[in-house]
Amino acid sequence: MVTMRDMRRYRVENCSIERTLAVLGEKWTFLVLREAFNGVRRFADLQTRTGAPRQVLSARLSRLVDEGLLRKVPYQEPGQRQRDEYRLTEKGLDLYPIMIALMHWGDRYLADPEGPPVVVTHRDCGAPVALHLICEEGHEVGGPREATSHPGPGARLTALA
Amino acid sequence: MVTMRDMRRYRVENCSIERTLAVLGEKWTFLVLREAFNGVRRFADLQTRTGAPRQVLSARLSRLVDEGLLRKVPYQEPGQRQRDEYRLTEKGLDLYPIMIALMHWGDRYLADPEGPPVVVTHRDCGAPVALHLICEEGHEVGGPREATSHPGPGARLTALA
DNA sequence: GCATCTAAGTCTAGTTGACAGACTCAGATC
DNA sequence: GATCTGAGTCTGTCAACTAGACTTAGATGC
Repeated sequence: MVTMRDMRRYRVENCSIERTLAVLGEKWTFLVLREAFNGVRRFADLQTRTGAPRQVLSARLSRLVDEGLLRKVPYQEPGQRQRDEYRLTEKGLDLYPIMIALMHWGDRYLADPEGPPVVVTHRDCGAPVALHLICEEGHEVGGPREATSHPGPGARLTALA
Repeated sequence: MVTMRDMRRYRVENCSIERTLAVLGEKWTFLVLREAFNGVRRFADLQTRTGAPRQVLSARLSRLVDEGLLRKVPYQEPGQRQRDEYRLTEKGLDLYPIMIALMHWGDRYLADPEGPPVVVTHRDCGAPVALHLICEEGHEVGGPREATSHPGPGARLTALA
């Protein structure tokens, strides 16, 4: 059984993290997604709230639509022409754990002394939520020291000298 | 009680996600951290495995040390001079849920048909691990539709028109 | 038809960061 | 001093970001 420490002799050519980063791996995209999770859908609102330059925002929205994380939905204000707003797809919604993880790390290490600026709660009972790493046997896994990485079924490895 | 949908009238000025992204929000930093979690510590290995240009890598390592996510630890190979390697601090290790979340989203939506290239398991029992969003009452929270965001104790909000 | 409106882009020149490749540095060793 | 080796640093080119200005496309009214 090759463990990841042994895997220092190999490089994973099809790393999922790297593929995710190819879609997400820069600030403006994350901020757009943050606002999408906030229910913000329109260009001008996204632009105001993220602070992204309009060209950057346009490019990111286009990319996120192409990648299937956002979809365009036509809307029309009275007296105006039809326009599109942007909504999260299921694929986009599944980014939620990433957003929560980013927020909670920031809450812990970078927030002001008064505490977190935003609290996420369970809608049904009102209790604050947290991410837990749990194995299929139901054990709580406390962190990387209690976890082990192995090549998976799709592993494509390149040997290093 | 102001909910996040009401909070579309406000912008959070001290957003934790945004602060996290100021440290992390680009590809090379994430890839360096990925390798740090893999136990890779030395400049040349980090450079080979991430593919980062050396100048980029040097700048990222320096930044991550300044931000307290990595620390330098001196080492010396026989016949060579003393050098530094880079290890994760506790603050850096706490990024683990982010890395797992990125990996699992990529596994689901971007991996090859054969399946994930890397499987993370619980060290003690060998079962695969997954992130779960759980509230303090112990309920499983399935996703954003079952969660609500509120201003927290540190909230600094700016009204929008 | 023309003018006006408004939100969603697109354009442009300057700035900043990434990039490839070459080069330098700093101790240990002979 | 010469050689070695790993960890950077340097440089000119290219790509992306940025601020600000401008354009576009339908609806509406005259």
